Amino acid sequence: MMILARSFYERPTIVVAQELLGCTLVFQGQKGLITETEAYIGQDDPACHAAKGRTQRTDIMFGPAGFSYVYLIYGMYHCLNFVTEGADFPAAVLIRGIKMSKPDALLLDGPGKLCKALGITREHNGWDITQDESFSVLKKDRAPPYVCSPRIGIKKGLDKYWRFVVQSG
DNA sequence: ACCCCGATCGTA
DNA sequence: ACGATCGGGGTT
Repeated sequence: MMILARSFYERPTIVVAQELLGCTLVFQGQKGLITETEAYIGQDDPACHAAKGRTQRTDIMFGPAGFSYVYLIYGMYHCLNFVTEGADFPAAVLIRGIKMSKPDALLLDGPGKLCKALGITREHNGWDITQDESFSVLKKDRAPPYVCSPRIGIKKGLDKYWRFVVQSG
């Protein structure tokens, strides 16, 4: 039960996204190994919500690292992110997939699916994920091999290979 | 006040 | 290939 500290998140977003692979996402007693992440990096990244500046929704990304950023997408689903880097540099890592170990190795592939399964909503936006194990990420035992690709579901920023997926599930 | 569109997903 | 569904953010 080694909770990842704020210093883990206060680093380049690409590094955080890569190193989150294989770590354990914990949310209210539920646990899953992180299998897929994406990096969204600053106001120069056209796919980042903060590209158009600081707004009410993106406010959390302009704050310190180690906080959750949860937003509603397509009027139906929620996406879970973790804020990275320093204050006033808006960046975050999207959690796109986890593998549950508890009942039957359920694979939750998709940011909307995993939030629905875990019960994560906008209510959980802006939470400090470095203090309480009920909402946190635990250190990994081993770094799994992974591949890179363009990010999913975006129309801008497709030249950046900022999606990271653990190999073979 | 109005309009467009989105870091998705299940169904056809 | 497409519709569901709604809030954010820009525009009038």
